Amino acid sequence: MPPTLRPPAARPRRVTIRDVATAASVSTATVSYVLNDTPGQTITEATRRRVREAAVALGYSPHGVARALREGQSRIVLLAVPSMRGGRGLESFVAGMSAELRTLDHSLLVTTSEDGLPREAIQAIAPRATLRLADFLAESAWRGPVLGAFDGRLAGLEFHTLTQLRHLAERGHRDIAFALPDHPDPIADQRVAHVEGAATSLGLGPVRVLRLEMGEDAHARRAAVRELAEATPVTAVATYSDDVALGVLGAMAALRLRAPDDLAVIGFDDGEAGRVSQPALTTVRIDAGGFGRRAARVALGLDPGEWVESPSEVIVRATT
Amino acid sequence: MPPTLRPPAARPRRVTIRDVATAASVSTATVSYVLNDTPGQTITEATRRRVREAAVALGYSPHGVARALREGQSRIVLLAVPSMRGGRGLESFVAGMSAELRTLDHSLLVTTSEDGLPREAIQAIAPRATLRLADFLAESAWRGPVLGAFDGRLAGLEFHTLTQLRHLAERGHRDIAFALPDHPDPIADQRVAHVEGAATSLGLGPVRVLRLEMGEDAHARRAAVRELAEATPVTAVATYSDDVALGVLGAMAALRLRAPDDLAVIGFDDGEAGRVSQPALTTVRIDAGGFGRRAARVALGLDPGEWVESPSEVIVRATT
DNA sequence: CGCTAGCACTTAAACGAATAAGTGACTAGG
DNA sequence: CCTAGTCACTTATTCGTTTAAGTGCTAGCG
Repeated sequence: MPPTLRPPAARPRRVTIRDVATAASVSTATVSYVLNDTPGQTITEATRRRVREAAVALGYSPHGVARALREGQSRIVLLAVPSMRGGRGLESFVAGMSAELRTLDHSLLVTTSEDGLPREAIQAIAPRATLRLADFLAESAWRGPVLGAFDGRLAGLEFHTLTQLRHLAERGHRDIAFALPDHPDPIADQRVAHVEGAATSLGLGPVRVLRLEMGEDAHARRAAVRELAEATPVTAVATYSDDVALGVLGAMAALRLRAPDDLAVIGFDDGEAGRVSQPALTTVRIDAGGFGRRAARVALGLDPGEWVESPSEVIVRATT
Repeated sequence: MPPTLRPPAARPRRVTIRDVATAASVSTATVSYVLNDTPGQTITEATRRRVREAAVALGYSPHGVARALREGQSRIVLLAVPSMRGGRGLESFVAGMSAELRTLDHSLLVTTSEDGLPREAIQAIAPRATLRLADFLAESAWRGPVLGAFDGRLAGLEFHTLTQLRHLAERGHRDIAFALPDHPDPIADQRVAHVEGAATSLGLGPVRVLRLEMGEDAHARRAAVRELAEATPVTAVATYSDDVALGVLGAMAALRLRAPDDLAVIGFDDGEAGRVSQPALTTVRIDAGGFGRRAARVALGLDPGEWVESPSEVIVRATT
């Protein structure tokens, strides 16, 4: 049987603006004006009430598709993420963005797209705006006044990275490494740049960048970590993610090195694994909810609103 | 400044079916018939070519919103997931579903919704179908012939759970525990039921269910794991996720218990953390791509197609 | 008393596609 | 020679909203 689509099911009649108009004995235009609170329209309170009551009585809700056709775009913003494997940071970002959009009568939909814009989805729903996460992480929309270095203005990931390194600096570490996965990553270069910037502004020495093997080859990991711990002055390693941190810690355990004495380790984005493993991982918890809200407003072309305070904090556990 | 939406930007004129019709000197109906290969229409090959050439020359692509209004639903299927924190399983599921839908001229969009259907998104885009992940995991759509127990037909999670426990059974374990997070979870009960079913069909003893504290309280975890290892005949523990497995392993390390000798541990869904931590975690890798494809076809009301073979396998590492 | 202005609405035209129901021209059958 | 049928298209309607442009009525002003 060839995979042909069967014809769409017979349409269950839906409640339209016309039904509301009839019920309230007005025209559809009046209904639209009332329900949308269109400014500059003179409609008596009595009529307004009639319309509103008819609408709820019939259970009317506007047909987003028809509206989108008329308005040229749907009340949706599309977020393109590289993959569905998110952490706490992405989760809170999406939650915040979604909540803020709901407030503004829009909704958030997520799509995966490796690179480029999700053209098919855009064709399909004509979103009000499309945001690529990787782009946005470096976007000036994140900027706002912030305590610390960098002339007071920081992008999101920059800020979290500063949080991460500041903790290390406060513990007295001067020579640090930054470990990131060896597999390709859209924002790896950005992250490295942020780490180097943060290190400079905190007065640390040059950062050793370590691309850690994240496959089954534990030997390679061990060799890399041994080299780091024994042949360099590095005393602490900040990581791209909790997973990478766990890799460093795993190699250290095999080498009988202890955190934080032999090497301090701090993760990023507070996953479950780091919390429950042994030794418990120090990490930075990112509350991207505020950023998500900002992202929502920026996507709709609104004023981003107030800057959110302390969007990231260090969760101190056993490895620093 | 009150947060009012600014008026939609002046619409950049888009290429419509009318433009194509004009360019090809035919009516819009003809264009539609040609581009959609509508059956039962007699249109000469010459005309068809003219239309198609005009369409590509103008860069025409149909306006999904207009089409959705006319057809009553958009060519989109909506997947509602409880959170953006997915693992390999979700990632491959989404990838497979998305790919299959693309084949069928639809696209996949993801939304988060704690419980219930994502009503706002549905209103907004009138999706062809909406799938709640949690529902779908238990759905009969997953069913197909499969080697092993359960009269040859298994749902997806059932299948993966069987893979997980079979490995333990093959290693000679009879008394096992199943550890799951203590925080609420939409599919926890299902998982437990599947584990019990699998244990029965494999001839194992009754399964001890352990809800593991997944917060900062390492003592509680340790106490629970000590009890399990010392006061029960349990020799192996299967877990809800790699994260839970790492928690068990962490507690074991603190108690100086060794895997697999004191207690064997097998995770679920092969995350990065389990692969790189020490000892390296045995786990089950789920390739949900095939399930995603099936889901796509089921969502569109098509025949699910052939059953996919071996959608999950055990990655044997150091803990079993 | 004629005219304008405001009020409280209504009419009608989009938005872009899909498709049922035509419409001439030509062919074939009786 | 008349009619029915096919061919190759076209015309016109529909989906459900939003919104510019009316419309009839009353009040107020000069």
